[in-house]
Amino acid sequence: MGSKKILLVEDDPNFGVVLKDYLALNDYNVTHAKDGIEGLIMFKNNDFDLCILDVMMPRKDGFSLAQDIRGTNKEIPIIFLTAKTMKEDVLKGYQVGADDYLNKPFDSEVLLLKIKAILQRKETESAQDSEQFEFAIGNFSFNSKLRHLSIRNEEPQKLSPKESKLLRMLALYKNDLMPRELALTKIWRDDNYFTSRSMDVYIAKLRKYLKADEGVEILNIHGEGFRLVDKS
Amino acid sequence: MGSKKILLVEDDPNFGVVLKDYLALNDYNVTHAKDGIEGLIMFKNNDFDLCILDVMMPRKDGFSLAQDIRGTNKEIPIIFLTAKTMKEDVLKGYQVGADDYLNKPFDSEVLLLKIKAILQRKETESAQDSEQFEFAIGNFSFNSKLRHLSIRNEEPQKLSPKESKLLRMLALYKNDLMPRELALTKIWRDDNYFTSRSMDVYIAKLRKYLKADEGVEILNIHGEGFRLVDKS
DNA sequence: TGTGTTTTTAAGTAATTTTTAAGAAAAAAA
DNA sequence: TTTTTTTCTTAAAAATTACTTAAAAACACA
Repeated sequence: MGSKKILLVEDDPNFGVVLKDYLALNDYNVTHAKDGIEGLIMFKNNDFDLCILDVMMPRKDGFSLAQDIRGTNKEIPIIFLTAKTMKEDVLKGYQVGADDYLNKPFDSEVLLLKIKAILQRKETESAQDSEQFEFAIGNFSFNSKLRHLSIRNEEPQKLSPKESKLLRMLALYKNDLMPRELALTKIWRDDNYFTSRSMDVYIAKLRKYLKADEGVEILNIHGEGFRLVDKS
Repeated sequence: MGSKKILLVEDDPNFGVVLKDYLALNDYNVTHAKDGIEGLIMFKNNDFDLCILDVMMPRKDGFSLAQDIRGTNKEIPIIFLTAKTMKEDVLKGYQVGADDYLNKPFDSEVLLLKIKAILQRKETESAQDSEQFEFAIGNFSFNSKLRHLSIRNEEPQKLSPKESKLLRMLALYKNDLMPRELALTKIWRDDNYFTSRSMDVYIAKLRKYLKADEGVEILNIHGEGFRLVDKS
């Protein structure tokens, strides 16, 4: 499947180089940035599978960098390297959405295992998502393969292909923002004025179907996208 | 087709009973074991279709039980119930061959959907490239080798080779989507405009034959394929 | 070779799905 | 506030896909 790309941000030059070589030796494609600022630039110019961030760094610390990274990518796994057992660090790390953390000095074997575990988990998770076709949305159950939106024992509402794809994408992001651009590029294969208008029409159609349950609605987040909220 | 048998292994007595009743209410035949040891004994003395295992249990935890279960049956679907954020659990679960996992507390609707999806997947999977040639479709019995579609004691309707192959494929995917493309590539060996028109003609022929039973019909899923529904 | 069976092609119709359009409403920016 | 941008709603036009029937072509077999 091609070796995974890792962004390593570590200001200690000696340690950084050793760690990079060690990971490279284990078949990872590692890019090494020497501080947070450089790390952010590299992150934006590449497509990484995982980030390893030192917490204590000059110019921009690991947490601040993590926040910026999350700004562009909510999915990418992040591992923090913290000094000693800084409880606060750990806590703060999880708030930013750390997938794991390691106290320096750490066992390099353990780091390898954690990397492997996290990457594998992400893979099965995303595979899961890409195959899921049954959803619970309020009182509805929705089957995106049969394109049926059913409520209780009533006759299911049939959906058109695009209606179904769009609702599925909203359901995958249930209660969270589903970016407009994502649906347009994935479902309409193009993001322009007309496809965007077309999508609006489909949102209107879905809203009509979903009226049958008060606790379910599609909210617009101006300029960003839509949010399927399910209060149940 | 008779209700599916589920083995539920959960040590929390309150939660276990509630969950058992909920599943029973949804037409599953549930057996409830109170720990891993009891679960294994019950598993060996019965013939279940699916297992739902709590991970954290006294005497024998869910993973250990899963390993023992896999020792006797490599096919049976297993769903794990894990405590909230135990990411390691998830990973370990997949290593043992989990079909899915749910974090407690979970949405019971979601559990139902997952059970349904997993059981259905197993069914179609095993049906897939099977040598099966006898099918029950509503009041019909269909033998794809003899190309006979019979109802009651009446003289069987003889089918042409293509009619028989197509009906067999629909029957393998009974009540589920049979993708147009699949039939075209497997039966017609080519997927183009003309083979697609040809297939339409065959669908029309099959529909005529199947009219003899009201509870059976071939529905079109626009742009996707056909679904042989059997309400009986 | 002829005959019955099976399969493909054709053509017109029907149904479904998607896009486009245009005015009104709402939200954000100036 | 006024202006600009984005979203909502409805309806009609355009495009795609499916259905029906029948005739032509291909095939199988005596």
